[in-house]
Amino acid sequence: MTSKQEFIKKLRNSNLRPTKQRINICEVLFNRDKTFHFTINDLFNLIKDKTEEKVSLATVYNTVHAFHKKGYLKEIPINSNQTYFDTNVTDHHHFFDVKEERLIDLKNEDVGPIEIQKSIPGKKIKSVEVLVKLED
Amino acid sequence: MTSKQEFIKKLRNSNLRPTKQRINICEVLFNRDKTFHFTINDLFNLIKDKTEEKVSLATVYNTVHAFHKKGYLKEIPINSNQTYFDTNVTDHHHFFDVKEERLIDLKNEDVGPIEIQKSIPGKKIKSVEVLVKLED
DNA sequence: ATTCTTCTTTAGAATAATTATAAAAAACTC
DNA sequence: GAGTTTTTTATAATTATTCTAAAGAAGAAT
Repeated sequence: MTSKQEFIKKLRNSNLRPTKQRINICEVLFNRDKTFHFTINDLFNLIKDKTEEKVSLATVYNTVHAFHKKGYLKEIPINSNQTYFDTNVTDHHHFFDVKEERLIDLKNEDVGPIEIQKSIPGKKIKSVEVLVKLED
Repeated sequence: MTSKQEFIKKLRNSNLRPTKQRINICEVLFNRDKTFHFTINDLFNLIKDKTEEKVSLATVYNTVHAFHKKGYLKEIPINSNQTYFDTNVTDHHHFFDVKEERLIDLKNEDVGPIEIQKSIPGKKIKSVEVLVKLED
């Protein structure tokens, strides 16, 4: 199965028609070995470099949001001027090198189980994420 | 010792002259029993309500940033369109109710110790923060 | 294949948070 | 009080993100 078929499946699952532009976005997003941390701007620039045709910024935003909603991308909670996303959607944590503005994955084993001993009536836990900020 | 003296000390420590506006900001920020989670906009509106004189938005930004730099305020890492701050600068964690956009403190005992089993050469850990997102 | 309908793309405008600017005002020093 | 430095403030500039509406592409029906 070619990766293109995978991309089309992902797009269809996200209620998006498989267009040229969206498949190009998928190439840059998902055609990699390692997990990929990015901002919309990173992604936009990579697409400009790697592919022939242009994709508009609006399309990148739309597609990333649809993938995020569907669970093919994860949003990483850090305070930065830009929003970071991650292609690794499994439950895991991050280092954030503040100086270099760089994100590094932390495996669950690297952090150990986190037990939340408090609960809020009427609410349930959606996610538990650890952010470890690094300095020199 | 009046709280005003405390405010002046905090301002001086942050390399800020104690002006009327800054003391008003301090009143709203630090003159409370419980920890206070806020965005710049929250703070700006509260100042408008609680105090007679106006304080400009730019002054609120400047003062909050100086306090943050000095360690009198903590920035809370969540993905939101606005940046959240916390007057509780001790090491602690948060619930974030995504629907209501509300932050709730988690004591360290509510989470337990977090051991980071991985390290990055040349870098040391600055902070470890847990964000627990809540849904209905 | 052709037509028709619905979704997409796109450039540019609109919005919103934050930062920068520069002149008037207040704080500090002597 | 005179002179110097820092602040305040309104406003402009910047930046990330969202919105818009017209032109184009995809899918369905014939």
